[in-house]
Amino acid sequence: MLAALAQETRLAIFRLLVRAGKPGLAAGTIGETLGIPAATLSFHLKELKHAEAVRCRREGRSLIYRADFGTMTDLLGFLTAHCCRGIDDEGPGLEGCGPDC
Amino acid sequence: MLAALAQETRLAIFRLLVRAGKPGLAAGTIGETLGIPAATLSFHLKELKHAEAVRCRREGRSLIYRADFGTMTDLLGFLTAHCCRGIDDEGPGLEGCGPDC
DNA sequence: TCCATATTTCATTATTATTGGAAATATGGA
DNA sequence: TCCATATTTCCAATAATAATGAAATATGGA
Repeated sequence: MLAALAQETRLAIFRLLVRAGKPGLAAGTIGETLGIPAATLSFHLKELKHAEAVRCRREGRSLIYRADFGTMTDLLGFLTAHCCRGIDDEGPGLEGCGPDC
Repeated sequence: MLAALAQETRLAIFRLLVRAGKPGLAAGTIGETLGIPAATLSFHLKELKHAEAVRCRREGRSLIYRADFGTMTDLLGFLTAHCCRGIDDEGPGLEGCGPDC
């Protein structure tokens, strides 16, 4: 899911779907709103589906996408548990470090 | 930062540094522990530094890297604020969806 | 059935990311 | 100064990702 969201276009799609909430949005609407060609949009939606960041359902001729908050919750849990132990953020300064440090 | 962590090797480096905590680890130790060639490791550490996911300080001949929890905290805040509105996770089922939905 | 709409899949190209050996740089000590 | 260690930078090769027109597929309605 990190990889899915680490891409501008996909993050924009996902955020749009978050704002759209529970009812979601048709693929076509997403494409119009964000100005993404159909084929490109389909590619990114597939990536997001594969990452389980979004779900979709069919409604007539449209496919309605919506954000999957369960997966986002899992991601937040993972980041909190494995990447964010509450260690004191302060520590030795950057003395002696080169310009890149 | 999403892009920085959305890469297996970099995520492994970051998690190792999280486990190492405040004192951090020398680049060489990271490379030995994870079995990453020096040049490859340096490339990934540079990416992590650029994303402000890690900081480093020099100690003698070694460069000691440690996780930057402030940036991780910011990321969690962003994800929570913009990607995780607490919308009811339930909703219309997947009826009528193809195998990919 | 035939057509229009909605979306996906395919194929191709362009762009960006990753890898790691070899050479260069920085540090500390004899 | 000279050497060993630690790490980075350079570079070339390879791999992965992204973009999109055109063709294919699915749906609903006349």
